[in-house]
Amino acid sequence: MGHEKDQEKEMGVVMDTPERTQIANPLSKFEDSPVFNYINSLSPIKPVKSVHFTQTFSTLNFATIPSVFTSPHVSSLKDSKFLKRHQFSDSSKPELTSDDAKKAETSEGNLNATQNLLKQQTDINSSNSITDTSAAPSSGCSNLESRKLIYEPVRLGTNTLKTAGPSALSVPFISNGPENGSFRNEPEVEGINELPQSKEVSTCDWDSLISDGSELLNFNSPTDTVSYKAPDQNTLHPTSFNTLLTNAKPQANPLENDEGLKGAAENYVVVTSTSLNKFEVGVPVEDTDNEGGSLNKFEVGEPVEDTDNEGGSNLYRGMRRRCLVFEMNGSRRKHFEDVSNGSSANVSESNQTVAPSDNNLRPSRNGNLRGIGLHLNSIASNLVDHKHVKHESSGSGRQLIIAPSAAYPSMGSGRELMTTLSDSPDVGPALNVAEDASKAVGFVVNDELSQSQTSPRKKRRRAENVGEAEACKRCNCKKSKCLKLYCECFAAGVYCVEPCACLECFNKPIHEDTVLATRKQIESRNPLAFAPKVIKTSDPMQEDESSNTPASARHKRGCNCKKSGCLKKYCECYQGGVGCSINCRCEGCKNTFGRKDGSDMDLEGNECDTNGSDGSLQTVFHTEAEPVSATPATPSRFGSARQSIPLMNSKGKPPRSFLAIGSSSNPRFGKLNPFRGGGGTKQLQTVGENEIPDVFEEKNGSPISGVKSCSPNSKRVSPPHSNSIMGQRSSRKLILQSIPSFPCLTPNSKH
DNA sequence: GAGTTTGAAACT
DNA sequence: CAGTTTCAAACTC
Repeated sequence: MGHEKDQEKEMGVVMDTPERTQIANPLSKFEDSPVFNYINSLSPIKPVKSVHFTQTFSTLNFATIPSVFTSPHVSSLKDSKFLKRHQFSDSSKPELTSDDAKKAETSEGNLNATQNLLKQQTDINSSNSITDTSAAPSSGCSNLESRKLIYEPVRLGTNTLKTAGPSALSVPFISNGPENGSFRNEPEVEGINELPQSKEVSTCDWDSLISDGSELLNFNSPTDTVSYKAPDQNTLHPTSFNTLLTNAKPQANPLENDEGLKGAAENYVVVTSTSLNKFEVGVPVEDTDNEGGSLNKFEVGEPVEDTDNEGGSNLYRGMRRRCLVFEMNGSRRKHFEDVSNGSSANVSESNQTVAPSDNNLRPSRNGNLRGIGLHLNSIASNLVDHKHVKHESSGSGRQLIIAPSAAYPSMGSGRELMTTLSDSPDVGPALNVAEDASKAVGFVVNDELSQSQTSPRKKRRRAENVGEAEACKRCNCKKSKCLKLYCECFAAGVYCVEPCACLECFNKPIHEDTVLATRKQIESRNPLAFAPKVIKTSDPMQEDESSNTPASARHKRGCNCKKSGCLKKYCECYQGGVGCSINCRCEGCKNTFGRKDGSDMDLEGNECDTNGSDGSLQTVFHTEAEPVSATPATPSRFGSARQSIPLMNSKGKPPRSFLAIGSSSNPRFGKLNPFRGGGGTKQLQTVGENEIPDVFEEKNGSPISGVKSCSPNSKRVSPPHSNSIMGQRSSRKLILQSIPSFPCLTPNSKH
């Protein structure tokens, strides 16, 4: 028992959450229970485990946890997820010893999370009549998948254990059955069962589980679960699932309904497979704060309790999702790095990595969103630039997108998100509208930028190297005062920030009036001056020629390259990852994305992949581009089409532009952005009524449409799978839009 | 890191 | 609209 107390102490101290302590107690009870003893007898490691477990747990996770609670829960989860993912990929360590307890917690958390998720999803689905299953579910699916991967790693991470298999959760249970795994599982189950008895919280969870079990089941069965499961099934092993069920049953206390347990187990399984449910539900929020994201375990357990307690108001959930998403992004970065580095990364490592990143991202705590935003942007850019990363990013992207999408699909959802965001300290003030949200994103971006302390060029290069950094890129204007289109920041409709190396910069909130005036002036000359340069055509029309490639997208005005052969970033077409078009006046065009003459497509695998694989990206771009696209000089091809989005790829900066465009909402920027006020409308009008309306309509015609900006992230966001789902698209768009706007808000503005 | 190249943006 | 200049990014060394 002494060790139990120790655990509790650790839990309590680190976590500060009563919940954890409660959980700890149940664990101790488990230990006392005959089953526990039996297990101990079976397993070589016994009492020590519990202690050890708590330690790792507390140490890694707890540090972060407290912050998490304070801040929106969402973020933490995300981080953990990311970590988990990486870890998962790493999957180097399977340590069972500490895992057992964790597993138990996780299982509980999963159940609760699943319930919450189910509720949320159901709510979302119901609320979002428009997006319906397509949007929410799809998003959910993607999230689930990614999360799922993460989820397991998380547990492992917390425990320091790493399951090699993707289906880690299920695997451990099954494989370990007799040994540690089984041991853990049983104790967990028992503990869970007992918990309700002993503790209110636990009981609540179980009750909710039981009562919700139907919901969960329903949820699963319905569109969401089914669709999700399919992809995830690979990871999940039916066998493992069964084992879980079987384990759960015997273990389940008579007090609690076996069915409830089964349901929970099923749910749990499903969740793991889908991963979304849990993560989305609650864990994320708190975790966001967690720097380390090591909380995996906590996430699991906490979320459950939290979710139960909360009752899972949709709004709250929505917040969590968002937060998670954002954080996930951040974690993602690190994860990417970690992954690239090698699977060896331990949970602790992942945590560490995550934490720093978060910190960096957020100078001020407010910035949960910031961190996220940055991540997203960076991610998107990364994706574009780094194809190899795509999958992961896409996965994360999905997650990111998904959460928002789910919320956004309907206006109501979108608003909820907004509200949730507002709830978050960081976002709070900025958000009134979707635009605000977008602004918040901008902040994030700015923060990242600010983070980079090196000279702009260095930063750039870093960013390029990293991928994320690119998003952070800023201008280096010397003479333009950042009030001309030469300035990337200004052109993107965003204020310059610290990372910028510009001189005599007027592109600051302080000079808002000047900026706005200048923008107006420029717009008067060219209404599309601030519109995305690359327009994408989703329409079949163009697809004829370039269907396979980015060719679907074209530069609004076309390039005028003479010497670069349209093979370097000097060429805006190439930079934008699109083929040259009739509009181009280039000489000796060799654009790999598509030549002016129409031979476009020699697409390099990369680019093509980008575009093609990025279907999601495209969608995102559409959103962004749409506003612009309307005008696009693009030839007939584009006519109907929605614009393509300016690809982030080229520079990684593109996100800015998107942001700027979409970001108009930003108070600062809003003014800046022509888009925003009259200007904003102007662009919209100019851009093409067609596209914009379509987009909005797709979105359900939700007012959200107001937000336009696309985030580079969006690419990631859109999961490959999601492509099939149209509904998601709309939601994505919304999400993306919101993201871009944030940058504008960023106080980080340089100078 | 400095210098060069390049092409868009701005100007005439 | 065309030509020139200015500018800053992209690129090279």
